[in-house]
Amino acid sequence: MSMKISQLSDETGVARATLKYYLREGLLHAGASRGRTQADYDASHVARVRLVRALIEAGGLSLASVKEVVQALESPPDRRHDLLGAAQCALTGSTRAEPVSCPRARALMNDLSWRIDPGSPLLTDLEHQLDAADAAGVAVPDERLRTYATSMHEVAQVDVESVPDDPQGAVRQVVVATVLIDPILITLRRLGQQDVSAQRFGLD
Amino acid sequence: MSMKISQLSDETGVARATLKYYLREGLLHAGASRGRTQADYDASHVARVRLVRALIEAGGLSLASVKEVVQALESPPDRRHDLLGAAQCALTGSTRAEPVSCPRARALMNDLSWRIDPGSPLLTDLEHQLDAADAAGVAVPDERLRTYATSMHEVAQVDVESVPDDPQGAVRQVVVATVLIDPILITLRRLGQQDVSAQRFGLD
DNA sequence: CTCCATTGGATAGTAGCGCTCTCCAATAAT
DNA sequence: ATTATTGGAGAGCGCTACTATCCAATGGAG
Repeated sequence: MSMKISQLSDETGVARATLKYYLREGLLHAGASRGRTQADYDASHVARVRLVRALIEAGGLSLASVKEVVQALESPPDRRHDLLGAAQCALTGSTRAEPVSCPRARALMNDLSWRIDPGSPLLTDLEHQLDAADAAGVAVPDERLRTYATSMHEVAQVDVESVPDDPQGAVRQVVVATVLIDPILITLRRLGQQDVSAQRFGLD
Repeated sequence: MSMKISQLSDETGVARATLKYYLREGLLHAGASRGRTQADYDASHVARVRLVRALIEAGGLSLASVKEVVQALESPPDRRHDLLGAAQCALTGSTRAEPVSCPRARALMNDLSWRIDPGSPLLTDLEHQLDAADAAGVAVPDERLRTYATSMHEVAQVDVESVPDDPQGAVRQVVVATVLIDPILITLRRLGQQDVSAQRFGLD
């Protein structure tokens, strides 16, 4: 299972120049060097390239985010719960350290008795998103928000259940599943809307 | 309620040059022209600018998508069910007209008895996303997919219920809520994962 | 051993997006 | 009459994700 860069390119459908770029950017680990002008790539490189492409194309991640993800993949934390945080940190571009209060987000968490780190950037994310909806003239009533939260909690339940025990596979599962399933959920939401709407307002 | 462009800029926090750019790009309707070098803007312009910004910042839409959305806002279809399709078309960049078969997506819809137009681009989207997950080495078993679909159907139920009868407000609600609530759902999923994980693996 | 294709490595260039800056004559406000 | 502002249009900028070109070193085929 050993190949040169051209074969890697053929195998994955990614241009050689792009592969070299990924090597330079640290998205792809170097191959085993055979002399000065040759390196061997193997199945792990094929898998990595496919992962990177999936994260970019299906997950809509930037190269910088992909880099964080693959770095998280390479240094798995030992505590099970930390994994999630690492994966999530790698994903959100939450570089803002504003000590905002997030009244609505906190109220919701409290209301639902969710165990959330009070300093989690997810809370400020949520608050910003609610503010944006308000600014756009579409308020989300608390009750509706709670309903959404309940449904997403079911999703999260499945997410966490499906993490394998094997720590190696766990990181991969958590990180990749989180990113790649997001768009799947969104698409399912749209399809669900179609169904409910068809049911309610007739097909014609 | 009449203002010049500078006031509109002050009101919305968007630079004058950017507002002019939006005008050129058709994201913002022109103000009432008062002579050659003056136009009046009103509350509708403020609302539009805030909407555009929310779609871009919180919704993560490209200017091109925002343009489609605001055009959909300006020409509301009369049939209630069409609204949804228009909104959804404006959102996905599904410009691909590939007559793909989408075996898994169709099987799922069939399995759940959802009423979906067999030609819907959402089906090909879903199929692509499932393929991407496979390629990335993280398969989504059918059973898990069904569970996700069920949860998202609950979300969709709430979505459709909260559409007002008033056709003017309906378009706005559908379009904006769809785009702006997506990220909220994703954030709620992450928070839910935190909670489930804390519950399952301990807080320590 | 020779010769040509390929490789790794590096640099520069490209296309698209989302602004932002600069300039202008016309005009409104004072 | 003077000054500030406006609409309009074009060019330019910073960023991202590549892509293209060049190079000497080398590997493999004959």
